[in-house]
Amino acid sequence: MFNTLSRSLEVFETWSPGVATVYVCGPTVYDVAHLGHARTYVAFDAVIRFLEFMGYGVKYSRNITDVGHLRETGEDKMIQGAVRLRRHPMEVADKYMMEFFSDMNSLGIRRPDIQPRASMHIPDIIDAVEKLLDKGYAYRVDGSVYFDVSKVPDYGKLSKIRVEEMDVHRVEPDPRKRNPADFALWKESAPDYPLCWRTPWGYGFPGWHIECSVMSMKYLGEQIDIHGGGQDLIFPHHENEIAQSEALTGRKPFVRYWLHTGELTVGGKGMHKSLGNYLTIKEVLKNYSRSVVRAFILSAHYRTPLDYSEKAMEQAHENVSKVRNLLDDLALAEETAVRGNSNPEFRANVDKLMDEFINSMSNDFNTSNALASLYELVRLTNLHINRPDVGLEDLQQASTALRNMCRVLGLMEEEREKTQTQVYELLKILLDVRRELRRRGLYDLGDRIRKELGERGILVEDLKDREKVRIVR
RNA sequence: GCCGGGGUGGCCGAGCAGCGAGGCGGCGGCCUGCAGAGCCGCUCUACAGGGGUGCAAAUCCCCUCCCCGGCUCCA
Repeated sequence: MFNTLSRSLEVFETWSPGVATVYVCGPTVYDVAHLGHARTYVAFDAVIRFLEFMGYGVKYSRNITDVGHLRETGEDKMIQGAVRLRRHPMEVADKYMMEFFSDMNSLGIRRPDIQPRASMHIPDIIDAVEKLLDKGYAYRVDGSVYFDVSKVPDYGKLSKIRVEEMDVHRVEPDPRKRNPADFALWKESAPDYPLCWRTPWGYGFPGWHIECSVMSMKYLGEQIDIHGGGQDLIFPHHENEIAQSEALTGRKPFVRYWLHTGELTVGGKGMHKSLGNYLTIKEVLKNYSRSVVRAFILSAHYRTPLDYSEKAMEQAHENVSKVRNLLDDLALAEETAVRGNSNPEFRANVDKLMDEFINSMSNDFNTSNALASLYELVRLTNLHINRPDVGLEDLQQASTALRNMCRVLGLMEEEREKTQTQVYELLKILLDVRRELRRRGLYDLGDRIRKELGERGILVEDLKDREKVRIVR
């Protein structure tokens, strides 16, 4: 896998054999989740699923940041969200956290083993800050505490940033800091500030980066295998996490493999509400199923930029339909397939495609190539599904391979339409009559039934001696 | 200014030195009463531009152009 720290591909070796610890930076819950979140968390979902498929015991943590995100103006994102909605910050956090969980669920993203909340770890954070003060890595400015980057010679190793070159700032640094690159571990506030806690050095709230260091180490250990997030987090967030974590424990590296997802753009540009290209997960899921959204996201390698467009979504939709059709066809074919017949060439090719799929995923989680193997398996199976020399076991083997691929990528896991038995009984009567009409050559009446059902989202496809029915909406 | 990521056939996207991944769309054919689904074939000087290195370059090196992002809000 590609490690941002070394900017090169590295063989994956875990600290503890057979067990992978993974921490992915979760959202700051001050607003609804957008497609960029979907990209990152779907990508890591595939990573987790593949590691499990390969037999690893995976311990996966994804946090919820509901305090912090310090701005030099003294306001943080949680407070801004609260002011906008005229709610207490914790109400805002709760609302968007629950919506985030719901969005992740809608996308078929597996629930991490642990989803720690920053606000529930304030005592741990205060301990960590105190420890950094004791060790001399941090200093106080009134009631605030800053991390002193000059105490860490290798600061900048992840982002390749050089402290002395940091002379462009969007916001003027606090002049009381020893070095403009120093970052806040804790920020003081008035005792009546809506989100503040009492510490040995006064009232205040945590800086942005410290919560991830603390929660990651608390649940996954002082040194973890994989730490991920969007590439926009490389600096300053992950750079600072490394500095404070390694300072805290004295152990390096804090993280063995840093994985970062590429940006999702809409119309070639990053999403911004001001550009009018801001898409929430909920909006996209109104038009496309979760398999389509996932197939779109996974069609590109996780590190490259990915541009959202209606056309790309339509293409993903077509591909998902083909897989869906084949799964339906396989279920039918397996009912009538002959036991004992076998086509060795077909079976060998199915195995080969499964091997290629695994190789692609093993090579830095190349979902694009993995999907190519999946689509080839679809074509190959469609070609053989009704051949007399292909037996039940052959079809079951293809079916298993296809389902395994889908499972790793999280495709086709939608709840099957809750099939009302009465609806199906009515359909059965209608189709029996239609079959009789067609047998008597009354095709116009038969076509009318098919057409009118089709207009209502019930697609009837005629096979040799029966029909296949698909309810598409 | 500094640091990254991109520019591949009508479209989406792999590949990152050695037989033109895969998909979508289009065209033609097979199958079918028709439609759909599916299959086959075609869509074969594709690699931003210009130099260079190599037996061999989309892939390595140099220069140029264009797009996007990070540099204390960001997945």
